[in-house]
Amino acid sequence: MHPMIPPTDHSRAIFQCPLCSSVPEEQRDDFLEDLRYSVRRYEKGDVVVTQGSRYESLYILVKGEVVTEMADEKGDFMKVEQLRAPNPMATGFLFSNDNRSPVSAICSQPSVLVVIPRENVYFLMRKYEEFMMAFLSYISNKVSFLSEKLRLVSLRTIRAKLAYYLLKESAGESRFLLKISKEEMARLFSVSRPALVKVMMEMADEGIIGVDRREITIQNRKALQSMF
Amino acid sequence: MHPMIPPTDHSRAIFQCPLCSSVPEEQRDDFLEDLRYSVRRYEKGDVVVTQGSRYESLYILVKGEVVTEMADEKGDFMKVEQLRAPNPMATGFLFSNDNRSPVSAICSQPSVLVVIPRENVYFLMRKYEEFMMAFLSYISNKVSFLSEKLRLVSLRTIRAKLAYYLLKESAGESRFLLKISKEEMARLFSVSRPALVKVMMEMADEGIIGVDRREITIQNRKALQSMF
DNA sequence: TTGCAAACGTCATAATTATTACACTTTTTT
DNA sequence: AAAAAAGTGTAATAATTATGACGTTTGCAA
Repeated sequence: MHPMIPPTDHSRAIFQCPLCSSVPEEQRDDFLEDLRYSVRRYEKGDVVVTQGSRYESLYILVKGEVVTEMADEKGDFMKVEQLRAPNPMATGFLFSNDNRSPVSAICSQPSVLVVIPRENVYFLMRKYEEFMMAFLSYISNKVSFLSEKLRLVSLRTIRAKLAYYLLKESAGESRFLLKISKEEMARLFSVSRPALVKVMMEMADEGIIGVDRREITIQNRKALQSMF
Repeated sequence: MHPMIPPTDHSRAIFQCPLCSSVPEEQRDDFLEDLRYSVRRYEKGDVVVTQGSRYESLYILVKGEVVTEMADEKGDFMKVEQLRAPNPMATGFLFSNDNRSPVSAICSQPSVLVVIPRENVYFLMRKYEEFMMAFLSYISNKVSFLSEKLRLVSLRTIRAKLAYYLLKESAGESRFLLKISKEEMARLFSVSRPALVKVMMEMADEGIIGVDRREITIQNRKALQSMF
């Protein structure tokens, strides 16, 4: 089902993922020597991790694509996230006290995963400083990202969310392009698209911003700043 | 302002914080030998970290209390979090790519902090495996916590949030006590308290749950499960 | 070029939630 | 024991948002 495959096959591929790319060229052979791993291949639709099961290993997706879904307990599924190779999976859970996965991970493409036992990860982190630092950065960045998103979603009104988001995205510029569609924005904010557009147009009517499809002009930065 | 203080003073106190408590007794003297740190004392109202400044060190609060606030850019402040000794501060940001603090940290009590440079933290993690593991757990737990909270807040209606929250809190039991007040619940959900109570009472009227102040009885688990 | 799908802006109506205020109970402080 | 504070349940009204639908524009593929 999940046959062991000679090191030459996929182990080198892990150096393309952001966790391992930090390991210097000259240490990579040593790193591979110290690496204990198995390679697993999945077809489209195969289940990699079941909701509720425990993470005892680090999973690195070296090829393919995985989506994580949450069962609604009533049978329906909700897509949570999409992950493309090369990337590590669920780094946040491998070391947490309750390391049961809150989601199921399912391949949306034929995929290849490199699986490294937790103990081996500890070992590698202690021996390869760059690996440890990359790992810490990776998890820390996730904390930052989640904190940011949480702050956004926690704002009560669409107006506040929108003001906060636009100020962030503007990066100080007075004219910029939205990176995502209004539909995606609405999903990001957890609100409906018509409601989002309505609020946006209200702000435009008030002369606070200019809206032309993806192009946003900030006309009154102070007003935006006072909205959250 | 922040005088160096002999090791005997507060360095031992760090072993009470969850990051360092994992270091075995017999290694603690060595650990202190390897530790590079300074001790800072603050009065009530003193600012420990300014919004926007960079984290270059690990801060461990060994005595007192710190609140983090976010400036609303219009001058007002919003309380974000409260932190009591003994605990580490902002572990999520020390290692992230953008390590600027999104909040200001201000002492609400006279406090003592042990400050450890990032480089020294790296060194300690590599030398003391338990410390490294504790650190990883700490950050990972934060990821889990934030993910959880994000999922909760992202649910659209109060009904959905409440159902989700009650199922989590019930832990399978049909009768349990809420750990926080309705007011705190409302804040956690980012909704108003009357609205929360109203929805709660509606669910009680429908015979799905029983509510008597903090005491909750789950009468129809399936109905709750189908609400989000 | 045409045709099509996605994204966009808009609207009326229904549903949900916020706001503000009040009475009551429980817990804590004095 | 009395007073103060915190927590609880309720209600009317206002504000916000969701829903579902529609026509238009844009970008892309055939």
